[in-house]
Amino acid sequence: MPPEGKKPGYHHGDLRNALLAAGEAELAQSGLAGFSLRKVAARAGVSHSAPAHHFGDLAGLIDALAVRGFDQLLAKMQAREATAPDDAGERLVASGLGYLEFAAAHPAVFRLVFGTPMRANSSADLRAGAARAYDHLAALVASLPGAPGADDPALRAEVMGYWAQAHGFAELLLSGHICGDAGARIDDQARETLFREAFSRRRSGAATR
Amino acid sequence: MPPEGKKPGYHHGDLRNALLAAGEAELAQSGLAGFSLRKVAARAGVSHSAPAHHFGDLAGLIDALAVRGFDQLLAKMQAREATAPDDAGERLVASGLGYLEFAAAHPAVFRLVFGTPMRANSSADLRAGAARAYDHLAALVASLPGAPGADDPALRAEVMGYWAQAHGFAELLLSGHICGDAGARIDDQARETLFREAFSRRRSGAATR
DNA sequence: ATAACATCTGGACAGCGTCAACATAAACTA
DNA sequence: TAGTTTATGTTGACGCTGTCCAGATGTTAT
Repeated sequence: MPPEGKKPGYHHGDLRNALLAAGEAELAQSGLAGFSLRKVAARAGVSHSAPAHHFGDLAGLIDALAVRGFDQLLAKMQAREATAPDDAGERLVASGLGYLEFAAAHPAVFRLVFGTPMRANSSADLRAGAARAYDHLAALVASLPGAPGADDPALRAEVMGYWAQAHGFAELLLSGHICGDAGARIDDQARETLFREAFSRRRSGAATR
Repeated sequence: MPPEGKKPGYHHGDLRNALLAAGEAELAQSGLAGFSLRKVAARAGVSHSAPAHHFGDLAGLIDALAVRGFDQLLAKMQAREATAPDDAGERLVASGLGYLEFAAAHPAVFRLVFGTPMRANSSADLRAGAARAYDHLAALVASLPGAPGADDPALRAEVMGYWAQAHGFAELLLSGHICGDAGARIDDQARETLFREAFSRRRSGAATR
């Protein structure tokens, strides 16, 4: 059995990771529209059906890219949180801004991550990635003053509300439905102001509950 | 020149509308994944390249379906509003529930509508459809007590906040990320409760501002 | 009647995902 | 060490896809 994709020594050495990197490069350059297994293989310098041995089929590659995308999304949220002042509310807002930042920086990956519905047939890896992201957000929300406790079922509703708020902004941004007065693309500053207001709106609603 | 797709009299009579109907049927039955121009043509009983004369290419058909999708979405919102009590806040919540209802009932159409980014190269019809939906929501939000006036630039931020909240729920629902405790698909009742709470949360936040 | 036009068909082409047969390199076994 | 099994990658084929092009057919205008 191979050392599970670490050091070289095989035909290619680490084709699995090379294909994932090629896939991300392809997504970044050409978007999700013309995404093709053959192009990814060509970019990695292997034959058109080499990926099959590592991912089974196209859905398998997409699934693996979605797993990585979830982790990258979570990382961006955490990176942005690290720059926030030491306040639960500020950290939550920063996390949401990281969410938007990732969606704007990697639109194709973002759409790919949420394009494949999480169903029972989704890979365990993908479900684990989604769970990691959810758990992180849930911990953030639970740390808000006056928030439901970690084992309170009301926490789930609370978390989904914040998630939906951030996710909706991200999707509408990518769909081009959030724009300035003249219909031009919104800039980063305006995007942040808009989002910050919406999030604190929710927060003050929770406080007066 | 033909009477622009009304009464029969041509080879097929009203192929454009027939193709749109076939497209929607195809989306409803097989989803967005294997959607194909040739299948739509076959379903309408014409040759594989007949659609080109009405929509140019695949993107043209998708664009036209998105225009109809926007109108259907708006219609669902309005239908749901009509069942609400005569109160601005209740109408807004009902509108959002209509939004979710449409997404759940026609997931493929919903994803198609928001999958094609609104850009400068989008058809005028599509932008007009989006504007109709936005204007309707904006009127609803403006009618809330204490809301910014119709010409106040702050109204735009307010509207986008509500839209993002509803849209995020819809997308997360379709992505399978909103589920019950056991991970099972959430039922209609629970979905409504969740959404109603999130929306009124935003409302009370606005009131205490 | 004749011309111009809109509409639809059928064939061709390259690119796609997937499959099966084969080749090669590594790892295991005896 | 020698032989076998497994993992990895290549090649060629298949049917399906979107798009283009040449032609056929029906409608409208002159």
